[in-house]
Amino acid sequence: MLGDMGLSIGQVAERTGLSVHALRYYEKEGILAHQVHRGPGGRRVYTQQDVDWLRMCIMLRMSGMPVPEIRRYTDLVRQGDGNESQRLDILKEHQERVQQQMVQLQECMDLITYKVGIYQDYVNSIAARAVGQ
Amino acid sequence: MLGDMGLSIGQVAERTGLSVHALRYYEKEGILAHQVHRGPGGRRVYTQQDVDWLRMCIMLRMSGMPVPEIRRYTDLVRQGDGNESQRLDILKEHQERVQQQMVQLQECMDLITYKVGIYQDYVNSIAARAVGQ
DNA sequence: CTACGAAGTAGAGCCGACTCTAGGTCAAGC
DNA sequence: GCTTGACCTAGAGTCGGCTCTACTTCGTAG
Repeated sequence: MLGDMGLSIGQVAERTGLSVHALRYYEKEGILAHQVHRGPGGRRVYTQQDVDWLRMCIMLRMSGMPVPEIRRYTDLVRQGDGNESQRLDILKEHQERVQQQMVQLQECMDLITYKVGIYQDYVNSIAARAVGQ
Repeated sequence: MLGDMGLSIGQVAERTGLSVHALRYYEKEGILAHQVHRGPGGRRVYTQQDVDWLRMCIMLRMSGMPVPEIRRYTDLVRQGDGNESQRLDILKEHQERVQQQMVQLQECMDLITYKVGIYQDYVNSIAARAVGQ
């Protein structure tokens, strides 16, 4: 147990759903907004802000943002004030891609739903016939 | 040029957007509903049905169905009548996953839109201040 | 004092879905 | 008769995002 401000890598893994491996990987890839502090024995000590940041990264990953682009964004945040319009550009671009993804997914969904309907009707009709006999 | 019923692999690639490599790969993985006919010199001859089937496979892939599961579905279709309820199960299961995917994606979208809004306001306020001076 | 569990590092391995290479066949055009 | 281009096969290579291995170091519990 670390102080209530400090979380071990295992605790962060629990809280985020990432594996400890993934957490070390993310750090190596530079997608933590602030350098992780080290405690006794060289162990990582995470803050609640780190967890919050990671949760946002998880959202970006889930929606298909590649790790290198998350790093670009993270770098901007790390550099501090003055580059907000660049951060905005990255987010808007990603927003656009997610929008397209949702449209595509909806098209797939429509086709699948159409086919499910057809098969459902057919299977129902077979069942009805069996009952009728 | 083959007869109007026969398409070369290159023509199918054009029509589906898949690469010729991908088409051969899909065939090897057994996700073509009917065996591709071979023309002179051992060349593949596709029909319009093959193209239609491929387009559906593309939808399934786009929505995240793994190749092995597409093969399971394809196998059922190839086996012919009598297994419609199994096909329905696969489709319904996939439909469920796509639905979840869409919900997740919407959550990501909400977060991104929220952040875009904040950054947009901020960037606008900076711009307004610059104009004001 | 020994064993355990959780952490550390560096780097290898894995998985899915293609993509590409090497080497060959064949028909049409110059 | 030679080149070109589209096709063939078998199998190797790539890429992204982890995941796992090997080995070490701690701190605590039995």
